[in-house]
Amino acid sequence: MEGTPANEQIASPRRAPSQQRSRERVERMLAAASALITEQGSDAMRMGEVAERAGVSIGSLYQFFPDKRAIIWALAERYTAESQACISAALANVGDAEGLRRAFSDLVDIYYGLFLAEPVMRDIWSGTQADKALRQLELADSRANAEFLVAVLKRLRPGADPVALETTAFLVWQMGEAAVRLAISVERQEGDRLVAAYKCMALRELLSE
Amino acid sequence: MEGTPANEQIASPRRAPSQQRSRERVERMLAAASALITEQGSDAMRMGEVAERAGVSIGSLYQFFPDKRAIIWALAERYTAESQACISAALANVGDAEGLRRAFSDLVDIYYGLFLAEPVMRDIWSGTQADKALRQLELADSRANAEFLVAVLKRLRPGADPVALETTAFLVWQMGEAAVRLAISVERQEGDRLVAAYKCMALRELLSE
DNA sequence: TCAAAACATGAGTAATCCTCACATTTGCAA
DNA sequence: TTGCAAATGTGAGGATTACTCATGTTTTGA
Repeated sequence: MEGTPANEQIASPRRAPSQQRSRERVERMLAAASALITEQGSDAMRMGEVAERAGVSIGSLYQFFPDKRAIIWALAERYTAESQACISAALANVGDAEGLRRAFSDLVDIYYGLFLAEPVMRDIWSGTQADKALRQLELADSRANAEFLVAVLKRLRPGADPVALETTAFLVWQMGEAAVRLAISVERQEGDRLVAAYKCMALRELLSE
Repeated sequence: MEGTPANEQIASPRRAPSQQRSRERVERMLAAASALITEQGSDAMRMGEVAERAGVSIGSLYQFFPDKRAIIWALAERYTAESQACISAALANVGDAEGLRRAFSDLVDIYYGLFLAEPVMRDIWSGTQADKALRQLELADSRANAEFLVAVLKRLRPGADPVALETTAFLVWQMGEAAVRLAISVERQEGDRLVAAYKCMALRELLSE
């Protein structure tokens, strides 16, 4: 009868915690979810277990998160907000080619390190492709980050075609995320080589032309 | 007395159809699964529905496929086998830089076209990141395809470091898959631009150095 | 010819997401 | 303080769905 027509769009908002008590409980729910994802992966994370570990009832959980994906979404949003600030800061003051080279290289290292160190992030973003809503969040995030790159490129190459710059920046950024995801899913040593090769390839694209 | 304490890791084999009758039924099951994935996506595909549409009982379905992922895996294997042959043929006779440029460009176009035209493939591979077993299949496939590239590169640059060539080829190949997946998840026009930009970037990497 | 192996069936099991009717707590105006 | 509406909390149970198994039917091969 009810199709759940595969086209689930985005998580609908349910209720925002307005009192101190509920705000703390929501924090506990997120912490519990994060811990469980770290231990078992988001797929194996059970809503009942999240509630139990947070010390709340299953009903309370659903009071603030309309469904399972909404919790994962909430965690993902935190990470993106955090990293966005970091990226913006790193690229803001780039003035020449050498500066871009250094800033970009650092950024990739930071990103790679983050994925290596943060199981939750790794897990969430590796499921990203399968989830329409998360995929959209990632794309939007990627576009926003690419904009910072575009700004730098425009400064370095004032005469270039803006559309081409947008395309290049977006592609390079997405390739970077793909490269890091690839790198963490193989042996550490090969991963390091792949990331280094990506850097080289991306910088050649960004600095030439 | 049912022990079978075997390690169940990946999709365990259940039973291979040995009679004509069952072979035809398995074909129908795969066809039904493929159709349902096309219509609704692999996530929304229900095992009961697959059985019904194939005109078999749910029990028969599980006779030949140990679980839901096994059907998807089986479909994925068909596509990879097909494309592997295609790639091997395209790269086998490349003898110079210009030949590589043309062959690689064609290959990317074919791959892009395949993803645009084949909803099942698109769906299966977009879920790939989330499924460990499928991810492994994809990585193995990617490595195999990269090998063809490595062979070409070794011919063009006999003196180069083999490990570096492996790394480059594997990275370029994975970037290509990521680029195509990105391209099909945005507007067609932007997708075309991204694929073109990828080609340019990849060829620069493959031909220089 | 006939027993064993392969194949087929579908009601039933277990696991899990999520709802809902009702209980409790909090903020705040009278 | 008191009263009450809104916010919050609860957990048994509804609904869905992947998967099992006891049992029946068809094919094979000696």
